[in-house]
Amino acid sequence: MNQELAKIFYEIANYLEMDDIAFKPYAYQRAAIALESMEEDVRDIYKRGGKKELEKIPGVGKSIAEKIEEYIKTGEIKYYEQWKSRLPLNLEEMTSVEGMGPKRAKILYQKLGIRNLKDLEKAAKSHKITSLFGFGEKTEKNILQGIEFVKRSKGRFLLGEILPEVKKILEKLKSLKEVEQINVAGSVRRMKETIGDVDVLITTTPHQKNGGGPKKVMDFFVSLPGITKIWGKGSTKSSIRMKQGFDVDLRVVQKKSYGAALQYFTGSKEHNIDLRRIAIEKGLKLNEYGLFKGRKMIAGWYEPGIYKALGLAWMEPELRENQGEIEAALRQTRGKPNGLPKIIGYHDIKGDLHCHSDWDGGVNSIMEMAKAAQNMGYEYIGISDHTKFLRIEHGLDEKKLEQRNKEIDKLNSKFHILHSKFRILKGAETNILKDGSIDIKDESLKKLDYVIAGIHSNFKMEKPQMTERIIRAMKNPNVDIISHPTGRILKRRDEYQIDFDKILRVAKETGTILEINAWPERLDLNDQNIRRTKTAGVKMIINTDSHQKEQLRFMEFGVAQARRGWAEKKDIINCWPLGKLLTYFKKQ
DNA sequence: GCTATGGATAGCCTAGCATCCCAATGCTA
Repeated sequence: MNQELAKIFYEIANYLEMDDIAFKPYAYQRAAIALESMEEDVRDIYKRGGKKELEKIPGVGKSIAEKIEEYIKTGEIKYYEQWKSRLPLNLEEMTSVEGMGPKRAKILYQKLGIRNLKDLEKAAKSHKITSLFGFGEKTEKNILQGIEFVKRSKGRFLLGEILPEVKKILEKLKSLKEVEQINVAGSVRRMKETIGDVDVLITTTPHQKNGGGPKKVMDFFVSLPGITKIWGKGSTKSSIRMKQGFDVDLRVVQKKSYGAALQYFTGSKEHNIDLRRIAIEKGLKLNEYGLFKGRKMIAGWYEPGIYKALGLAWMEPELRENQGEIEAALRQTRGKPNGLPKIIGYHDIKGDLHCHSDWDGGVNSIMEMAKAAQNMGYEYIGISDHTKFLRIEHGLDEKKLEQRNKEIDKLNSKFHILHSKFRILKGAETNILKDGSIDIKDESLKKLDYVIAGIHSNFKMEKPQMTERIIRAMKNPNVDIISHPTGRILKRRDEYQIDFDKILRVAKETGTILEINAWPERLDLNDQNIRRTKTAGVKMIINTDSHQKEQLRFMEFGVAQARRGWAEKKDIINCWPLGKLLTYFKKQ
């Protein structure tokens, strides 16, 4: 329920902004942010101690607590419903277009009756928007471009939104005694950055007179909480839509075909086409039921058995994109060099170096972040607060940064006294200004263990200028890491224009590390750029960009992309132990 | 509307940029 409420509060904030109301939007946003990343469900908090307990959530006071209570009790919030009926437009859809905020949305609704993307596109195409006061030709063009971008990613969901829900569904299904084997397949298993729909495969205890295994499982599946629609229900396949908007298919397959089905439904389609081609060359036939020689099934119950029978080494699902993995697997089984990569594992990470603390307006103290990192099993954490250019993020100036460093020294000595080897590193996420300079003095940077630099403004520069801008930052001897190097935001904003090969060359020269930002909307570098970076011999780091301790969990998504980009442990510097890492930073 | 403290009231949410129209506004980080 936390997510639903967070969404409502974000919308209320937007509505308030439409009416130019000061400060209240900020209050609602803060409450939404708190709810969004809280692990405990508000219903449980409410059960424990009522409204008073809700008010203990940071950013939630009397009035918002009442609204949460109202939502728990009645399933709606009157205040929100009133806003919606006063301005009945699809705000979420409208503001998903880059450059469209609540105020423009309101004007367009009032003047042209625009309620959603479709209306907006129609109006823009027939040039109705240019004529409005405050809007011009350029804005109209930008709106059309923004709509195109949103449309391209429509119907796809972020791995970060889907995976937690999928895990819950799998857990529930696993609790049934009728379920024997269970796996998610499809793009979720391949950990693709965005997901169309979810495929789950199972085998069950035998079919019986009264229906038995499959029937029980399907009955259970279509009655899961959070379902808004049942597309179909049968004994081998059922399909549902979850309230978040994505579909889940559940297939019951025969035990003897489980491996083949898992292989088939995992894909990718291109990978499978190539695999079937190899089967045909060998006089075999491969489908979702098994691998056949004539009528005889020679593999099928176990996925690795299929690859083996085709003369291939089994490979991780993240590699199955027909990007040369089949050729590599062939070389491997023939004992030739350049076999499959030994890609980084989900538990190889030893620390996270892109974390914000309450010093720059994050939620948690440095110590809270450090403890959370220890719980992740890390050896170190790096605190990289924003620097002064980003005023909205309370970026630190030279003096504040110095004070923060002292605080970290103090905390580190505490770990030392406790005979803990855990260390907090002093970092900063600095800003690469328009001309490629860094927004904070070099003397300050020298006092840090490492420096991240990233672009947070002027995204629309021409390619040569943008490339030069980043190169100049990389050439600053204090800069170690470039954060989110291409600047894309999934489903919202394209990459900025850069000559990536040129950047790789300079990164190689200067020993600059490129970040794989694990934030679910970023995943930047993406899989293909990771592969290029690895090939160029440039090191990478996987960081979460956490603004609160719960977000350290995003690491999984970053590692997944690294795996999809064929990265190995040696390519990723935060797989290294602390000593080696610090030596590397010093040498640069 | 929330938080912090002077317990009823102040302070919070800034600054650069693009666009539109040549001073102001909305959006974004």
